[in-house]
Amino acid sequence: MSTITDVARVAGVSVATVSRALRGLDRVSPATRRRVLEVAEELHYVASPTATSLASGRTRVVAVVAPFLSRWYFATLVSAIEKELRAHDHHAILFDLEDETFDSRLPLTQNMLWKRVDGVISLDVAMVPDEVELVDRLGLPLVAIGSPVPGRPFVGIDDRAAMRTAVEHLVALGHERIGYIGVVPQNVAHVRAPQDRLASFLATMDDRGLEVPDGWVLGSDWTADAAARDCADLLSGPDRPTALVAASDEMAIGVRETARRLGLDVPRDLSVVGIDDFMLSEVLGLTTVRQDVTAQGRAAAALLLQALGEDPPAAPAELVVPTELVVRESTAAPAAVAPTPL
Amino acid sequence: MSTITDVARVAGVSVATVSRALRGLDRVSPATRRRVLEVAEELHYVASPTATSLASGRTRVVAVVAPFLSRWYFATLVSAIEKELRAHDHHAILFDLEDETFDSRLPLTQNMLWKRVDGVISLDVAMVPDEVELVDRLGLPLVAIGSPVPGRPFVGIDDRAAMRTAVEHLVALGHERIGYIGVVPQNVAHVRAPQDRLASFLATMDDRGLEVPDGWVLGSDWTADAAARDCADLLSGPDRPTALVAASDEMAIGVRETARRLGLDVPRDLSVVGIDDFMLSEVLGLTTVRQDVTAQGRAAAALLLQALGEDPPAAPAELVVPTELVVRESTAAPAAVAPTPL
DNA sequence: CTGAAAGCGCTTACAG
DNA sequence: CTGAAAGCGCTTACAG
Repeated sequence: MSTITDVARVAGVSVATVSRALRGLDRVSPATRRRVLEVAEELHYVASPTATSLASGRTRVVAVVAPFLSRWYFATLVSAIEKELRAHDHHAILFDLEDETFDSRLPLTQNMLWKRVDGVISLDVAMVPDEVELVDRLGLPLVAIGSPVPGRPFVGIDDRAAMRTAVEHLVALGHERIGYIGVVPQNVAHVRAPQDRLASFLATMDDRGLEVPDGWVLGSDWTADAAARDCADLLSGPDRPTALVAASDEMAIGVRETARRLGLDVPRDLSVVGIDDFMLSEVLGLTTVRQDVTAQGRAAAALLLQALGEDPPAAPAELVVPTELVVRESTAAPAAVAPTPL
Repeated sequence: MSTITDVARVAGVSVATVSRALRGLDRVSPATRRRVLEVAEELHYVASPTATSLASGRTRVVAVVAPFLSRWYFATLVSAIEKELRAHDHHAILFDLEDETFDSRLPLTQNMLWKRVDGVISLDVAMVPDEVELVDRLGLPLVAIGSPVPGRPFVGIDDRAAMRTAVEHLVALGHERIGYIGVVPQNVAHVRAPQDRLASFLATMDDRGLEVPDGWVLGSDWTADAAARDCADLLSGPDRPTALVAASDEMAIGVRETARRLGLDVPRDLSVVGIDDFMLSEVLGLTTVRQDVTAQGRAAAALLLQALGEDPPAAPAELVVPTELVVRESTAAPAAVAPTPL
């Protein structure tokens, strides 16, 4: 493969001129620019990104860090980010911080970032002070999705509002006996949504003057499998809720399945609502509060690109993407209020 | 941040010595190595990857290319690959080749690869000759997952065997009226599994002397949503199969849902089987032929690392990961053979 | 065992 | 508008 020196030689100019011509800088005569372009084409010249990076100090790659990578929400974000970056001649390098255990994650290190990336996009990772300081020390712009980092651009949804929408949908249908699934252990401090959604559930119930009995607020690791198990006791007992709100659609799917196995009809005997509008929610007829994950990924990438650009904005943007209730077949009035709605 | 020159200065040695000491090369006295390590630690020195790359010619990053990124299979692969690479001090850069339309993808270009990566892992992308030649010309090792590239290391499952297992499971249960969903348009030549699975379905049915009526082999774009729609006509007609095999679990889930909506009991009125053991297959009780996607990703990364290592293997490895029938609740003997199995 | 020097392939003031 | 030269921060023979 040819280098800038080859191009300079056959075009009969200096490497400096080739560099300028190829990058579209001014102060190159149209004629020599044309010539250089021609020769570069001929030789299939592509600048070495590593040499360019060393000389310019910019890598044109951004770190995408996430606590999990294989889950729908994260994979969707990554896909959107990668496309937006590539459209602007940047690239995404991945850091999956997932640990063996659900309740911890790997730390962000200098090794991952230093001279390797121009910026970082964090996907719902609640950064600890040391990590924020590291990113600062390295002078890297950071944009956060999902879990905000104080003082940095943020893209996400209003988790509290989303949860409130879900609960109020049930209340409007006439439900008063409502349970919750998606509580996460205290030490899972590295993602924020679980905390906000739970807090909002409790607050909304309280606002409505609705009691939440002991044992109706269930823990889960946010997978469908676990949720299916975690709600089994509550749903098989005699004193069960008429509706269960899940902090995510994947959990809602697990709940719905367990209900069916126990012989409960959804929604007649149990209403189920989630948050996300997960890939399978539509086909499964799940009522949910939709968030547009692709839009969030794209917006975050655009913000980072902007921070990397000519005139970065002074104040950090805060983009709260709206959510929307999507009513499908997993919710209905409770049987007591409207007997046998089917 | 400090450079190798800083470390050399305060350690009182040359940069060459620092370089050797830090990389663990021999021909450095234990004493000076210790000293260099100390100073490097003190100064929080981390070598600039871009400078190292330019000097050494190796980037320690590998390109991961995929026709989609947000789907379960691909996201799971990416996660496994990234972890394996990072454990060996390498990194993954992503290329999502997804196009606007389902039936095409973006091409792999020199821009993506040249001097940017040391090798490439392709996730089920059936490469065209131009792309293979490009990778060759750039001297990059390539390992393929899912769709083999002739002469290159390959990791995947035996798609034909997997499909045969699914079909024979149904036949063993007594099914004779079996349909198929997952045919893809002719021009979708960039992924291989659809072709192999269809061919194997047809071949197995033929082996068993079973007819496949016109209209019982259905097209779909391999999403659950589409599959749910695509099978609706067949399942609502009077002359319908007793079992449907889906080329993927996601489609199987769509089929199962449509069947239920039409008032058909699964498995009593319709057996459904898929391939994958998708994230939600267990909780949904779907019978499937399981493949271990994480193992495939990890193995592919290991093979690439090996190709990048000291003594790369002469012959390209071919790793066919076994698949396994997992019988759950979506399949049973057809009603005619064993009436009302529930 | 250690250092001086060339080289990796670009970009970027600085002259002209 | 164009070129010569320094510099980005490492690695790698080559001497010693």
